[in-house]
Amino acid sequence: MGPQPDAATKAAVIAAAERLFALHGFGEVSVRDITAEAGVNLASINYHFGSKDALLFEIFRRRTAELNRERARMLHEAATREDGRPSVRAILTALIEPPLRWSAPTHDRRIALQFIIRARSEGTAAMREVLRSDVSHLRRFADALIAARPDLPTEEVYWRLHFVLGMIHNNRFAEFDRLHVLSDGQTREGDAERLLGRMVDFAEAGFV
Amino acid sequence: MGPQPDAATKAAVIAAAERLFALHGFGEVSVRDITAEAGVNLASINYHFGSKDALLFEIFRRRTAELNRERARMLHEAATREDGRPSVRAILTALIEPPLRWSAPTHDRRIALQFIIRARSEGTAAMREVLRSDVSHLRRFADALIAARPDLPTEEVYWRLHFVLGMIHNNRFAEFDRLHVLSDGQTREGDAERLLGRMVDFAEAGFV
DNA sequence: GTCTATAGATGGATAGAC
DNA sequence: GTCTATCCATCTATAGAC
Repeated sequence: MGPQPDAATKAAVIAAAERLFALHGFGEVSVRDITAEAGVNLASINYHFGSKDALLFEIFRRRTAELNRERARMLHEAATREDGRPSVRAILTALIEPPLRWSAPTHDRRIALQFIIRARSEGTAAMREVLRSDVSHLRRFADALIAARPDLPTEEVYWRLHFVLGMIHNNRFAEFDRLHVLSDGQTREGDAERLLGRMVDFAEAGFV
Repeated sequence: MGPQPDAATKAAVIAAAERLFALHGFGEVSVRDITAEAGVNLASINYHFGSKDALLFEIFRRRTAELNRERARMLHEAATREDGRPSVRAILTALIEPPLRWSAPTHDRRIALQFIIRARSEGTAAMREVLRSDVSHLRRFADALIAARPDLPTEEVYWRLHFVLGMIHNNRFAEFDRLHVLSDGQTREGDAERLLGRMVDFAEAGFV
């Protein structure tokens, strides 16, 4: 195979890296693993992205932007639909539905979501700093919840939002697996639609 | 300093390792970092524990056993107190209170809990296998919840337990930090007592 | 833009003296 | 049981030919 066009190699690297990182963790996957999986040259990651960490960050940046966009759009639609004052349920749905749709077995972003979840605990210093300091995206959800429940102390709303985020971040393959063992096969990760309903119900109940 | 007794060196290594792993992640901390922090010889980890992974697993084993014991004791006490049929609130409290007490700023197991949380996402293959297959500890809690809510489909109970566990596992330093930024300083991690009440309230509401 | 070869650094583990 | 010295594997990153 001769020289590939820029875009094809970059895309192959990104796809392979996202998959390997999501499945095995950031620290366990080497540049060699990625380039081998992608079928490209070992040096291409440094050529196209600068470094392994920069590649990781690029994937992180793309996927979080994508997810945040979907969430923001749903929140905006809810606000439009409900006269600028969306209900708690609508707000929580906008927060929970996008990642849960990505999680569905047939969805092409199933792996991407696992990557994002991993980034929260295993991310590079750059990722951690973005996660810590850039809360502009969550700000809209917090404000919407505060507006929906003006009777609650705002501090209380923040903590409950924290709990809901915890529910979302716990949707890792390993945790689904564990639950599957515990329930002796009764819980099936596959039924994303019903899981979405369950999560929103549970989260909404906590806000009453 | 001459040869130390066995126990002192092992204890120093365990304390240093737990702290560094909890704060910086398993993959970011080397055997050299640990022995330097503990003030012991580089070779002592391999001598006393066999390998870095074996040391990690030993800490993991000790701390999870300790946490599980506290939880089991609280569940048992609740069962005794409530005629063998503890309420949902008592069960959830037994699950949530121990890790939350450990999290208190003054508690000496504050760091240990962060280690345990990290083990869930960054653990070695041995840890992952234990987490996946050894669900005997959770079994008691699942059974108690099913007995407390016989009207609910058991599948539903398992999912709600999964949600509660997600709330618990999200109590990382980094997440507290992020929430603190988002709430502009309104949420203070320090108030473990009130946080416990908030979490139990939220979780219990999801079971109604 | 791709490739090979290799520099340069780090880390886990161990041999062998004490 | 502790220590030093070192082996050896692995990894990221880069130089330089094509």
